[in-house]
Amino acid sequence: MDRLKDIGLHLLHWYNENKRDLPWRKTKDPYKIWISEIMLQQTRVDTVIEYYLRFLKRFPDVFKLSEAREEDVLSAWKGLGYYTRARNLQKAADFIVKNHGGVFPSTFEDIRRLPGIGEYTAGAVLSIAFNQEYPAVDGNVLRVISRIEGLEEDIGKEKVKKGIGEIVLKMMPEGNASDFNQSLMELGALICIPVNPICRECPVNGFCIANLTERQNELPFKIKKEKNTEPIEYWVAVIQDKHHILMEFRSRESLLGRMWGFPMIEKNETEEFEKQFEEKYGLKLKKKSVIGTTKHVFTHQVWKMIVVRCELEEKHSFASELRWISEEEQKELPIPTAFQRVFKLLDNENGWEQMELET
DNA sequence: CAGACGTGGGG
DNA sequence: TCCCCAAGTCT
Repeated sequence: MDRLKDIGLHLLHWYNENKRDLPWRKTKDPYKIWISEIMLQQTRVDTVIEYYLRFLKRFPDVFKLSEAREEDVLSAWKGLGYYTRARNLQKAADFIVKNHGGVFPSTFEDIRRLPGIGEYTAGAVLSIAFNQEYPAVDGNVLRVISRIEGLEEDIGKEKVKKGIGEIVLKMMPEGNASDFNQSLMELGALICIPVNPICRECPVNGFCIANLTERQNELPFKIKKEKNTEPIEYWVAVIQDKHHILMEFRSRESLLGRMWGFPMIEKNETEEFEKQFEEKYGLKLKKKSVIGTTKHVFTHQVWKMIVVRCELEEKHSFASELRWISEEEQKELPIPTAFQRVFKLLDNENGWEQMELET
């Protein structure tokens, strides 16, 4: 008897009985599987579902995606985060159209070469869409296999990931790469969850070293990263005329680069508000009132945004990355969540006024 | 290899 | 409120 193969069979059977009904499980179209896999990177299933459906309606195949304006792709992505994913998606679509005649490649090497596709995603697309026997080692799989095998090594190490991939291949029931890989991830999502896994309901609890030795909360071993930095404080300028608001197309190098935000400068003890806005944007501003503050937490930094209503001093020209934006445009443009928060503040402000009128 | 890169949900 | 995380990739 082969322990690893036994485990594989149990997982596959469990998956067939317990898998969730997710939109990307209704298709084998590699294009759609690919879109789902990219969206699911570091992102929750519940969040992805609506984006996935909307994205495919808008870009139903690789040609449509390839032809689209980058701004429209980003707009479909806004709020999902990690916006490089959206740009790479389009670059890859372009490449597939130009070099593969629009047919999604079906070898590991060709898929792995596409921008935005790493070791995990290549294995996922190849196994899920083409049922080829490659491992797809994501965070779930690292956790599930570490626990089953009682692995003590740091799962952040490339060597460990490779080793876990090999174990996955040994478990994989013949001819079932697609369902088996998904079964590992599904188990990790539903049962073998990071904290307090539900071992009682696990189909392989009898095989699982972590469960048998009651170490399910100690595994997998992961080196903790440094966390919460001090917030960086910004002055954020809200400059409105009758029906427009002045927004900035952010520079390529900046965080949230090549998307739309508000003119803003880092709060600085030595330099004045007015001087900084003039130097950076050519904007002559008069500070009117503080609308409020809002915080946005990124993985690696925190913004504290002090939102200030400003008036333009006089008619003058300003930096070309600034543009008057109408309300309709506001809905279409790729404006990330960090700046949607500012609109929220403005809405609240109006809401307060209305409440005051009513009472 | 470590750090950049978003966001929202749950304990 | 705070902290951790979730189907990673690129540099």
